[in-house]
Amino acid sequence: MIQNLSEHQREDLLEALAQGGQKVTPQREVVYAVLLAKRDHPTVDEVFQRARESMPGLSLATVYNCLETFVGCGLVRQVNHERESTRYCPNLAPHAHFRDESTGRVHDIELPAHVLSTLRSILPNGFETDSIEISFHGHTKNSRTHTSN
Amino acid sequence: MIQNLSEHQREDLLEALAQGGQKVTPQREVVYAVLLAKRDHPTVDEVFQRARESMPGLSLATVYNCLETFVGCGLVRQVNHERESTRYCPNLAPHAHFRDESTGRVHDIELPAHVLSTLRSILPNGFETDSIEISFHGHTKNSRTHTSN
DNA sequence: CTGAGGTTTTGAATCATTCTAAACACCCAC
DNA sequence: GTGGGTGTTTAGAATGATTCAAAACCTCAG
Ligand SMILES: [Mn+2]
Ligand SMILES: [Mn+2]
Ligand SMILES: [Zn+2]
Ligand SMILES: [Zn+2]
Repeated sequence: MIQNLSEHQREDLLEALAQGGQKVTPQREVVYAVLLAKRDHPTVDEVFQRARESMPGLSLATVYNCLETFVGCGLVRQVNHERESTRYCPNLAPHAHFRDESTGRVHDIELPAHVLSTLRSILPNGFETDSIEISFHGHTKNSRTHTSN
Repeated sequence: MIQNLSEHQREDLLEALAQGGQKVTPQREVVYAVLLAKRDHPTVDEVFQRARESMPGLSLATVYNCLETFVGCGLVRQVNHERESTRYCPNLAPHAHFRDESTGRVHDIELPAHVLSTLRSILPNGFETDSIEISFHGHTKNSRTHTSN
């Protein structure tokens, strides 16, 4: 069962939505809470399953709608890996993703500022970036129990 | 109309396929030739259209099959951008991709070895990478006519 | 010849995502 | 309070890239 949003989190949600003239709704609260509760980069369907436990009437279409809205207002990032279902991530700090091919899990990898600028530096003149996506793909050696949240 | 493969290119194809007990076929030659002819990261459908000009009976499924085979034997890379159709790239040198959101074009960005190692260095212990994908997304300022091939 | 194995072809199936249209909810003006 | 207007949610249909299944094809070794 999903925890309610903290005052602070609700504030973030409100603020992010407000700048596009959009409102906080019970559905959006639940979906956002699901993302914050377990930062394991769930798919739309996983978000749907988890959210339904708190709000049984919730529809899949609404989960799609909410997530799209969040991405639109910069509250959440989309994470794509090859041709798999899109996953969602509420971590706003600059980071890369590591996809463990044996477990299927996706881990956040912190991205230091100097790495980002090194990356930008490889672009020839005339290329103006608005986003960079970095994804690693591999295995994790044991010891990596890493219970993310 | 697609040029035939050069001796050298045919050799690469033969060799790559051989290591998996697979053979050169007319369809595979045409599909590979299409990729080499215009390195603009075509989608399956674009490859299909272009290949059909040289080989009218060719089927879409075969194009899927050939491309999967090439990816399997490391002759070609798959390029994914967000949720769009998969694109294919015969450039085997380490490189990143830049997706120009106004034209939809995908450009290769050379990836110096030191950048690659900087990237690898951000992985915590226990993470073993077998591939890294880097994609930029943005616009290109004019002057960038850059007729790739 | 003949059979085995890999390849190609067609058409159907899958499945994540998007679209459509109708029901809702909330807010403001009257 | 009543009637709209506007954004939101819902169920279900539609889409579209990709995958699958099965039959026809080829090639080559025996
Ligand atoms: Mn691998
Ligand atoms: Mn953009
Ligand atoms: Zn993340
Ligand atoms: Zn490329």
